[in-house]
Amino acid sequence: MFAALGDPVRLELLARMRDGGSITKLADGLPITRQAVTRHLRVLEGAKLIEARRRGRETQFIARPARLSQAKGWLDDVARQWDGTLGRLQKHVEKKSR
Amino acid sequence: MFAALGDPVRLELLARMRDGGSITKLADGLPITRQAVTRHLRVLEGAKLIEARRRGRETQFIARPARLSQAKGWLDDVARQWDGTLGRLQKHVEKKSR
DNA sequence: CAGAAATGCAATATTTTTGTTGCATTTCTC
DNA sequence: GAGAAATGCAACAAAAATATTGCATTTCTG
Repeated sequence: MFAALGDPVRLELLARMRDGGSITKLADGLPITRQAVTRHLRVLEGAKLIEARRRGRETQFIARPARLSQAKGWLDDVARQWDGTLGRLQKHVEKKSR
Repeated sequence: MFAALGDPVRLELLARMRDGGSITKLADGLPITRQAVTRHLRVLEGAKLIEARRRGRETQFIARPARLSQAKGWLDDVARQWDGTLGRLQKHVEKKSR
């Protein structure tokens, strides 16, 4: 999933995903071909970050916000792990006031 | 940065990073050579997710938690955009510098 | 129905990433 | 100072990710 997020074109696509959109529409303005965009979209779909729904001759893509939460969750896990680490390395553990 | 996170070996390294560690130590047990691990560490360093400090003959790597927060920030931005109305009120906000 | 639109499929060319091997360099330790 | 430890550097090989081109297929529209 992070691998899917790790490409500038795909990040741009996710940003444009706000309005949903067909392939042609999403690809508009990008410096790469429609087919290349299609591949990127399939990667995002594979990572379950977006979902495809064919409607007639066009394919509408919609965002899947839940996945972003999952990603954030993972980042939190690591951050928490690191918190303990840093405390230990600095030899003084600060108590978190939450 | 997401690209840096998008590799299983590097995720493993980040997890091991909790105790900090030298290259040899971090590489121990992994199915790849020490040099390969070094490259991964350099990638993580390039993404500012970790920091290297040479101490004598060994290099200690330490985590940089602040970067994770930044990543979460980006995910939040997109999530907010996806949230519809709010995002629609905003104009095109292209995030490039992160 | 004919032509345009929106895609999909597939082979191929490029570019990036990963990982290896071999050897040099710096720093400890005895 | 000699040998071991921990790395760094560089040239290559292999694998994976990207992007293109050309053509086929399905679906609208007038």
